[in-house]
Amino acid sequence: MVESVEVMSGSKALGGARRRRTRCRRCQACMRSECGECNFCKDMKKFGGPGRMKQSCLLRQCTAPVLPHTAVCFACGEAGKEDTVESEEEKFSLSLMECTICNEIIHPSCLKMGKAEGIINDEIPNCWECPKCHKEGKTSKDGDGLGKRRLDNGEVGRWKLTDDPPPSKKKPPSAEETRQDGQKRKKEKELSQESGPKKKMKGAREKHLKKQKQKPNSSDSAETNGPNSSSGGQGSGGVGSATQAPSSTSNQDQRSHHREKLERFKRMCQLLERTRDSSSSSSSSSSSESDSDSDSDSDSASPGGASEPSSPATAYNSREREREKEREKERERERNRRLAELGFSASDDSEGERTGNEQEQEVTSEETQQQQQRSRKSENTPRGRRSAAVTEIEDEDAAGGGEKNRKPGLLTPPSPSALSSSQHQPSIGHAHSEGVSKRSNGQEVSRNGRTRMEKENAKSNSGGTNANANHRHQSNKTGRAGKTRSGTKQTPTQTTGSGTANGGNGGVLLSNPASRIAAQLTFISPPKAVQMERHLVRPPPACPEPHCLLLDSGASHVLPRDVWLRVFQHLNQKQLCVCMRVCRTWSRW
DNA sequence: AGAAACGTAATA
DNA sequence: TATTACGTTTCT
Ligand SMILES: [Zn+2]
Ligand SMILES: [Zn+2]
Ligand SMILES: [Zn+2]
Ligand SMILES: [Zn+2]
Repeated sequence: MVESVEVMSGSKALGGARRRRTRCRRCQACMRSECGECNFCKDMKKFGGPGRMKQSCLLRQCTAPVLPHTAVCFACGEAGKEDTVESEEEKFSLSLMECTICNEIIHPSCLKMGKAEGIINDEIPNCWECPKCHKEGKTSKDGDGLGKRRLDNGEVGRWKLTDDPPPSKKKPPSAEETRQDGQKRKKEKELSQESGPKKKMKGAREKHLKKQKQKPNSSDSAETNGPNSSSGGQGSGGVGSATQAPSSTSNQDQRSHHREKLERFKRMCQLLERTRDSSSSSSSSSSSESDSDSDSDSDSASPGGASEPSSPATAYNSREREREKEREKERERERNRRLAELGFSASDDSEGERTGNEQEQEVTSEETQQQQQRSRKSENTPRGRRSAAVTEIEDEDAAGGGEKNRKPGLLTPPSPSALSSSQHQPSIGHAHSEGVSKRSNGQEVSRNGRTRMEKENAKSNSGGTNANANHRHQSNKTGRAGKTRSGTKQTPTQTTGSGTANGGNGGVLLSNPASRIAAQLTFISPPKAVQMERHLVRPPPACPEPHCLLLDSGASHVLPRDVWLRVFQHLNQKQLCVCMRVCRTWSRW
């Protein structure tokens, strides 16, 4: 049952429809043509492949997937009406928002509870964690406990781009020839045996029964709702049903799925960033894989808070928004470029598309770099969410302030994500040094997902296309610019230690990177796509860069910032990337 | 875990 | 109806 999560809920609730997101058609990725070289392209019939994968070109992964036009509000049954109003707040209230946890699509204005409690994912249009879910405490993570993972790092090993050769190559589907008799999964069956209808059954429901996970959840209930009344209902029906059950059971599942989705996105971003870098040094020893981490969790949440009334307090800031958009665009461009570099040919050959815009940008000034870093960071990281409430009007407090503060903090993910890969592992324990807060909040943010790309990219790199990909790339961009990559995520917290920990060695810096981070990001805005308009944006906390490196012990490292900076100047990009992961301070510097 | 394959939603 | 491709399922 569960599985069908979408289905289920859909069916029950909405009419059955699954709401799969579709490409925005406006982002750069959507506008470009197929590369013809990635695995998916090769699989396409148009490129002579078998067509079994049915996936879009890696270079065409939409950066801002939108809800289908047919999507309607779970409560009132109507479509998004953001176009009918001018202010941001109204737009938000009238737009359809899809919850990544329960998957409901609803107008914030149709919720009875305050919309302020929703956490908007600004990476994906019309995507948030609805107030209901939040109230229930499900934060994204799931609580399920069950299962799946936490966001952690995703990929564990792999990616060593430079150093290692890929394990096995991928197999390029070359289609016909490739397959000889050997493979036919389904097809064979059908053909041989049954014959019947191949696809489409609408009922999709048959399938399922899969696993049942269930969580004991508690709640969920209630949701639905509504305000609606009036009209509508429509379709969705049943919604009314009121009852919703979807909740319980399916929610979790849904949640998980969604989570994965988002996660994938995140990973993709990471890959992009890292692609190339890393490695560097060392490798070597160590290894222990590990990972692990953390989690934290707990979240806690918010119990109660809020309540009903809504107040949108959302503060939107248009100026910021605009800026974000710009950044976003840039980001996108970079992304594409990077992808291309990864191996996909885009840059090199074929295709002629991308005109100049996309490729040029290199910035080198320090400042710029920093900024970019930030942005990038956000990309990889789970960034995306912000609480709608930012400001929250509701003051309640009650529970305390803690809560309030918390929300905004949501962003912080515990995730370890990132780095991970093989080489880095810190040995550090963490302590906090900077400001820190690690909080565990459990939220992971993992949601964003775009997924496939990442993976695929990887693949490609490793194998296929790539043979050269790894190395080749022109030195220029990559190499220097530094900008390019680096990414990585941020460093949130504390972990300063690295240097320290080991004692000093000069080499240290490079060699041991740190581990992850966990923590807090400041959020930055992400940029995303063209279409997202609503969201509130909140200003990043700005804190000044520290002038010295705080050690875990609380003392400052003997080397002051400027000295470190000089050291950094002698490092190459990869090395710098590694350093950036060591601790937040280094990253900022 | 990752990759491949599939069912079928969304669109054209 | 045809095509693209999302999200899940199944296989490795
Ligand atoms: Zn392609
Ligand atoms: Zn797009
Ligand atoms: Zn509505
Ligand atoms: Zn929800």
